[in-house]
Amino acid sequence: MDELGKTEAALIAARRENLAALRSRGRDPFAQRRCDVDATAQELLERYAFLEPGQDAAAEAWSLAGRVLSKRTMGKTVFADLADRTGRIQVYVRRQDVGDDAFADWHDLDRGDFIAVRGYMFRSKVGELTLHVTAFSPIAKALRPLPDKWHGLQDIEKRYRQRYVDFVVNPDAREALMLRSRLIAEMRRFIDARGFYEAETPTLLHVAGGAAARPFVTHCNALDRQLQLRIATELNLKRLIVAGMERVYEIGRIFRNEGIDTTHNPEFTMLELYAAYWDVSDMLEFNEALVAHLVDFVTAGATDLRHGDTTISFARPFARIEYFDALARFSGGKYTRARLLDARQAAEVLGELGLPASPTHGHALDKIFERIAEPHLVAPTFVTGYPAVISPLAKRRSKDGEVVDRYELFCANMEISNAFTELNDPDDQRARFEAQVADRIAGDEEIPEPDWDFVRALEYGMPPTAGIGIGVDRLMMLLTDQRSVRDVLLFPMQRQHG
RNA sequence: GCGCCUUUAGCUCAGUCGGUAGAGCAGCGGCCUUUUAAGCCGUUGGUCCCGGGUUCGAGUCCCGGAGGGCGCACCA
Repeated sequence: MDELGKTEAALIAARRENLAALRSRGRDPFAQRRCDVDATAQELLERYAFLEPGQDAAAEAWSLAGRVLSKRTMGKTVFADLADRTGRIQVYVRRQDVGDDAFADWHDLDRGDFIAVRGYMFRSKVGELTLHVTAFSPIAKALRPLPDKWHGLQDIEKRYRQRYVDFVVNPDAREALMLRSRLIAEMRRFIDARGFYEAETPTLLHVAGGAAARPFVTHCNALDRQLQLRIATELNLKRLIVAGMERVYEIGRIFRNEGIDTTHNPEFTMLELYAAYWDVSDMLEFNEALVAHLVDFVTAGATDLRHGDTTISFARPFARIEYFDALARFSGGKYTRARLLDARQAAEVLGELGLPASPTHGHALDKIFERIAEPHLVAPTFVTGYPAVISPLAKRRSKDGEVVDRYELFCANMEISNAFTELNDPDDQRARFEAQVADRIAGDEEIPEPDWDFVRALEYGMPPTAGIGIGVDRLMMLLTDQRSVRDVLLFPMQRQHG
């Protein structure tokens, strides 16, 4: 239990007195087990929208339950706002309707308490649809006071640390996360409808591979071995392609031991999806259809999405541009493919841009692209044809071995997805892992140890396959118009107090 | 990791030049049968983030620390 200030202690004591008063009259809120609910706030507001001020629908009684968000007592009547998962509805209680004893119970109800009510709908003189209460019972007590009813909870730190309070008083915050839930369900429906199997692969691994990132490390007592938390689901999902599942995906939690900021949380959600017999072009079509569908879903049929104070169009087709064309265009022709594909010249370019030296050629290319091209990629844009040196798991183009069949989708200056035709030649894969070992030794700590068993799996034969990874949290930021990844996460990572 | 900003009542915020810590809401008491951000009257409530220092005197100035926000760096 935390230490309480005197003011807060007094507020809690007052609520405990109210609890005791209710109990003394046989109205113990915590003795309640369940209650019948046959309507939600939203349903009633929609159903009775036709009522005129002063008019009622006394013939139809409804039961609902929720939390008291405010209480306005006026002598022998009380107005209160009741909130459930769908929204807020006003309720009205008269002493002459519920009787003296029950009316007295309202005195002991505090803002934040849960109640079950029964009554009928009417529209008040000032025009608000209201439930006229004929019976009610307290069903849970809030012992701690809720924040200011008008300003809500503004303290950003407290909002993330105490989401249970934030969501009660800041409905917008709760709704963004509830929308996220609906969007992920919709995403699953879209994928499932195309014949994919959802897989749940391990998060604890001996070697976390499939991406370039520092892993979290933990220890398994039973095995007395160090384990790592996964940084991608890629290698296991491709094992399932080898195994013959043909269409698999996972919407899973990924852990990367890296910085925390407005677009990075140490644990985040990634959709990875693999389809045998597709190539990167098939995947691009799928990707575009999926994103367009989700935009359609949130906007109820529109193609434009509000993003901060601008609008982004997701009308198909999205823009497409080749990786090296983008770099050339956004650098005014200065940074050509020939120059960037040469490791020494790429290092010089880093210097020209005032960026720190990179440990590897691939790292340098990433930094250059980030600086030169990303700031221009606001509208959804597929950047296609990535250099092989930064794509260790992708298949080379048949007519151009320095480039792989890969694209990334950018939007609002963020990378949203990454897809490629998967490398299925075990000998090529082994060679690329060996090259990565060299990069790792050269000082690129994000390069994982090679997963040699994955090469062994490929030796059993993997059909031609396309794969994609989508950063679900960033996609949710776009779809729910949030500036910070924390606002699309229920419980974002926070440093511990003390 | 570096820089800037920030932390005052349960909540939202003031606090001047260094001179006894304020308001609104919430709470408590009273009046009120269609109110609505907050009705009216009265009233309780403080580890000024923590620890040092300067000073007759620190919420205020200085140093150190903690949490948070933003930017940079890092990070697909």
